[in-house]
Amino acid sequence: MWCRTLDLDRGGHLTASIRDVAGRAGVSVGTVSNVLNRPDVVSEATRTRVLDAIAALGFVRNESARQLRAGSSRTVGLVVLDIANPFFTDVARGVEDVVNAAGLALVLCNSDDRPEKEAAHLGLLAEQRVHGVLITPTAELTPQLDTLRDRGIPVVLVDRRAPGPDQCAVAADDVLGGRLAAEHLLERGHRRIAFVGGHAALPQVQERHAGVASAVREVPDAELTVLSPGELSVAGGREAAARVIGLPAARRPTAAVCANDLLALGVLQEMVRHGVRVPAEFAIVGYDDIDFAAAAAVPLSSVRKPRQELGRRAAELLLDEGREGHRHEQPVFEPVLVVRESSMVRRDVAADREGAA
Amino acid sequence: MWCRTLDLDRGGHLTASIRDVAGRAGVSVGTVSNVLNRPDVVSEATRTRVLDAIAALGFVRNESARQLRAGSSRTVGLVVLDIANPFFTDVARGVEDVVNAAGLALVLCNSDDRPEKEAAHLGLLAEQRVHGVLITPTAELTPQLDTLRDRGIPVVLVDRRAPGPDQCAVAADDVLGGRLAAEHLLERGHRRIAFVGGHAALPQVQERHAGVASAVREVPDAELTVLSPGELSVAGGREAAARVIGLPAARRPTAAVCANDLLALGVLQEMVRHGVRVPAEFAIVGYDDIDFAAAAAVPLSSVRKPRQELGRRAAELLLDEGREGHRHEQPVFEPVLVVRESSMVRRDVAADREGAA
DNA sequence: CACCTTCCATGAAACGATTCACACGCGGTG
DNA sequence: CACCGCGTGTGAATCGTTTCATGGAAGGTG
Repeated sequence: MWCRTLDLDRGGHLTASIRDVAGRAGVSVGTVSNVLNRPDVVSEATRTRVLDAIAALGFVRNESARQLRAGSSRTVGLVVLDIANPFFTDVARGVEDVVNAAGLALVLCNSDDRPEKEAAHLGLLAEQRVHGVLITPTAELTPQLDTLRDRGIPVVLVDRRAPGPDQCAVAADDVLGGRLAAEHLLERGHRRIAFVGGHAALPQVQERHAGVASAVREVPDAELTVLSPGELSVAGGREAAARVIGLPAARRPTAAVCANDLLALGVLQEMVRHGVRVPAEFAIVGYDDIDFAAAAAVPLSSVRKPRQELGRRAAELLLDEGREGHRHEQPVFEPVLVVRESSMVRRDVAADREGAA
Repeated sequence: MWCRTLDLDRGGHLTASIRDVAGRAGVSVGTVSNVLNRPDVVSEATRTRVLDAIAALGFVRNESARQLRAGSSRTVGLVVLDIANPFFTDVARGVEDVVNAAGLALVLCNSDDRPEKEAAHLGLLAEQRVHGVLITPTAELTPQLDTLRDRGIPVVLVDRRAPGPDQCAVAADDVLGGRLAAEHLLERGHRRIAFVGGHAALPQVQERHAGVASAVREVPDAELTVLSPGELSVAGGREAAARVIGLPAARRPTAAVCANDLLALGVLQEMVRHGVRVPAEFAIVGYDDIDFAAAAAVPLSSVRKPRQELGRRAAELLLDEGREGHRHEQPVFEPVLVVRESSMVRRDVAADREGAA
């Protein structure tokens, strides 16, 4: 009978290996492995004997060893631009559902929209030989992504269009989204419209801007003011709103389309703080339709993207990349405008009130 | 000279190992490892030769192999109750700062306040032999945590008091927090106060409740109504507010302390929707002071906890557990009440208005 | 009885990095 | 000249799991 005293690791703690289990159950390590991975090829009797030993020793499979052998890990990486933005946590939840169902784990990484942090995270994921990477990249598409693909690690872009047909990407039609938001405001009679963008290099922002701009161009007497605060956050929105308020009344926009809901919430907050009534004196449309948009005390109109679905679809494509005969897909979701109170008032009505005040 | 053609993995992709590097540089594997881990013991000449080979082959260290040898991974797990709650993403950011600075990676897991998911995540983290686990546990403290500790994996509780002195935990004084919120409302003249709790089993909720209750008891004519919606979310808040509105005017509370800001935002939203003015007719105090609390158009009063600091401190304690002579600590942060518009009006004034309406 | 399946279990060979005892060469010292 | 020490480099052993060729026993068939 095989016999060895249980190893104690550095700290003096018990760590049973598959060999300890085998010893205790009186079988070979191969058999223990079989119990773990293909229980059907092991006879009932030995199986229970092994399972008992596992329970008795508190054995836990060493994933590193398993991965080393398998060549790739049972983990998927998701790199997002801003983990504090509920849009991305919703995406993450969608990813998690699919990935967990496939028996994989999710490593959530936050790049903070900074290429260095992005690069560091991708490096770690590469070292971990992750099963795949989902990423909403910073403005520039780093060549690291191609390197990952060359190494056989599938990469799927999330909320970003692919530069070519040789990869998977899940995106939303942001030009359309921008257009929907702008047309809505134009229909309500607004003629001076602001686009609150921030960090102009991000394609998502550029596309939303393009959609807004093209809708505004189609209305002869309409004009567009572009604001680019430092970051795509609530603070950025406040900053932009303060600048709007500082404009001379004749040139001041009467409505804004914001590149995301955080910006929109910031704008809303600053307007209210300065006694500007929303939507009566200033209408706001956000983007993404995060839950907090509806929860704001002046509920925000917003361009809704299927946040969880975006994550789910991206994860499904990622898993499919491993399969034989995979064909790259680049689904584009159509956004929908959700109208709430923050843009409910017609501009002509608003103008009347303004005149009365 | 050592010679082998580069391996192609299953998919036909290049994957250089340390042996390939050694072969290309004309040195032994041990030397390559030394270049990677203790560059100082290798002579300038060989070092550059090896580094060139690494660059030429696009070699990336295989973390699994490294971990297998080392016995534990360079990863820390963080398990939170609700990744959609910005409180936890802020905590995560604090953790990330410390953990990254120490050269470790963070795996963020979401238990959704469900013990099964929590257990599954802890299982995976154990298999990965993570360096440590930070967790805001569900109501019951699962024995799995002790098992992890027995295996030598340090565990630190986050936003939760430890049941005994033999572990680290980072918490906030939630009884005090509840008391601060209630006293504030009582001072403003409110006498019928609601506590919006939800999932009563969570100690955090119980403590906040206890604080509120004890403050209310100290004022002779004050009374407390407890509401427990299904979940600690915006939807839960709306549910609770609807119930408040349904109460007969004589018994209806004039203010609420909510167990977190999501609930508070939901209450706010529902009140506004029903034309109840906040704070004139109904005052609200939230808990956690997430960024969205200040960003709400009726900015929310809230009990502030140092969210990032909580995460940072927890991560520091976790890293310290590995060191010789570590002593368990259980710091408790003092929360601070941040008064904003949602609770700004004195009740006597509010009563006047009500009478006038 | 010989032969063939079927069913189970075995044990050695990977996987890739780290570590450590050892060896080599060279300059300095007694 | 013998010896020592120092600076470098070597290569085998090791971590724990999976896989696969092999072997043996039991049962069925001609």
